[in-house]
Amino acid sequence: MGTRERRQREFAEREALFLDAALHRIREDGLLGLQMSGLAEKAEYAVGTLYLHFSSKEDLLLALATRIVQDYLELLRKASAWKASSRERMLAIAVADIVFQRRHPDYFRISQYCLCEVAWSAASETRRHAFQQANLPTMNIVARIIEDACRAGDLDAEGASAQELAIGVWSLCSGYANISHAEGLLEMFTVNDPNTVLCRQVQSLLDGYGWKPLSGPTSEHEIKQLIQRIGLEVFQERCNEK
Amino acid sequence: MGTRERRQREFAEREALFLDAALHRIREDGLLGLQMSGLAEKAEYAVGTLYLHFSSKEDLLLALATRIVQDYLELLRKASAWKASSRERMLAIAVADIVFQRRHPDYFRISQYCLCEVAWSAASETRRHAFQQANLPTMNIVARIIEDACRAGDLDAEGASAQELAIGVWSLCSGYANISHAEGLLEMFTVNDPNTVLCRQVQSLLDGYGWKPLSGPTSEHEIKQLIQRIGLEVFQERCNEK
DNA sequence: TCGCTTATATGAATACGGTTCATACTTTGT
DNA sequence: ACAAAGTATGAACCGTATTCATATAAGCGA
Repeated sequence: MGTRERRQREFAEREALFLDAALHRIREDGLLGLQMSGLAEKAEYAVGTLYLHFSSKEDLLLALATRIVQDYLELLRKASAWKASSRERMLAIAVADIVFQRRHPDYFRISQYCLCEVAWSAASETRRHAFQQANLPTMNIVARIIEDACRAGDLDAEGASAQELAIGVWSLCSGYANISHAEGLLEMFTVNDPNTVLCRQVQSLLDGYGWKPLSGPTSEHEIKQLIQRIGLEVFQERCNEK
Repeated sequence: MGTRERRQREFAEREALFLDAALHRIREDGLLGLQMSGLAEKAEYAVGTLYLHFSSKEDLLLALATRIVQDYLELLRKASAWKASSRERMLAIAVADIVFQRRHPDYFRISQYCLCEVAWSAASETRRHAFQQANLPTMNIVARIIEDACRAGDLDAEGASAQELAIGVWSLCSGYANISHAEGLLEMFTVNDPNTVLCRQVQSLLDGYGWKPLSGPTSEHEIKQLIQRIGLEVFQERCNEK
């Protein structure tokens, strides 16, 4: 009989419940305010039960991050599957980043914390591995678009592997997110809408790779409109500047 | 009489002593292993004395980060003062990054932690401000090189401010550092020496800005040699691949 | 349906390390 | 030499993550 399977399912459901509750608490009180006892209470279970699922607080947070990454992947897949030129699909990747940040405004802070040595080493090996596995496709999706571009003749990688270029784009996006969140510096300098700035930077990087530029638009305004259009068409979401 | 001044100087010296000791402990036991009581003991002072200097553990770490940034600035200044074309000086900035990472292999982990919401909000306002002030020149040095390039006709920024472009380069460098340290992903993909990859990425980004390319070398090998040369000439340091 | 065994849940008790603050000591000024 | 002001000290405190002895429930054969 399927009693074992049901057990497992119920266990998984409870885990999801805990993660939901954790996200709620983080939204309300910030990462700093998250307490295991309070979380257990909110979820109407005992603290010990929480620890049947997660080996530590950091383990829980990493599990949460891993779950959220699934959503990011979903967006990337949509961008990747979009019927458009390789260059346009690359821009869609940047837009996916923007949409993701809008949908999961807490993800950045959570993952930033989880990736710190202190937190990372406090999570279980299993959890760490799961997180890395969840992130791997990210890179591969981008790499595949790059390979497409090479095949289509839009891009000559000149000895650099697709993955290497993907890492560059990824570095730029994640570094930008880092800076714009953490330091107050961005506000001191930037005049333009941060999202537009990121997209322009990505465009520049792609140009620098020698990628055949977008056929249509090049002006500031046209790019903005294209971003809006991608937001609606590919992700069914408005991408207005904030 | 200068008794007040001496006092202040002694106080500052002791603070430096604490920071030195902290760095040593971190080198030995990792960030995770750093304990206030142990640190005080190592420095041969009481815990309470430590707290006369730092309002919390995180405050101490941020102070440490701030101090290390001074060294980074020193490197950037050298790069900036180098008698070379704007484009070469920009490459020197990337090399400065590499040299810095080599000299302060712990800085990344420390600052990564300090910038986390959890740690950031646990540091004193004063300390946070000092950190931001210490970082500000970073951006300005890069921005100044970009302005030079525009003035020299090597670059047409097309409406983007120098700061905006500086942020792009910075994002790329810091994002790359982030990825290469934190995730094990880089090792899974990259074939080339990580430093070379970073430099190439920066080159691509600059190319993408429409920056007049390096006059001499373009091949993989020549760029590597140039990096070596900059390391020795500008920073008096070998930049071999590890 | 009733015991018996095994699996699961519980939350009071523990452990740990950052932080405080009453006390002791040192310096300064008269 | 003595009092006042300024510093340094480290044992005690406190908050919170984590554990684990105990209670509860589920499974199962008779």
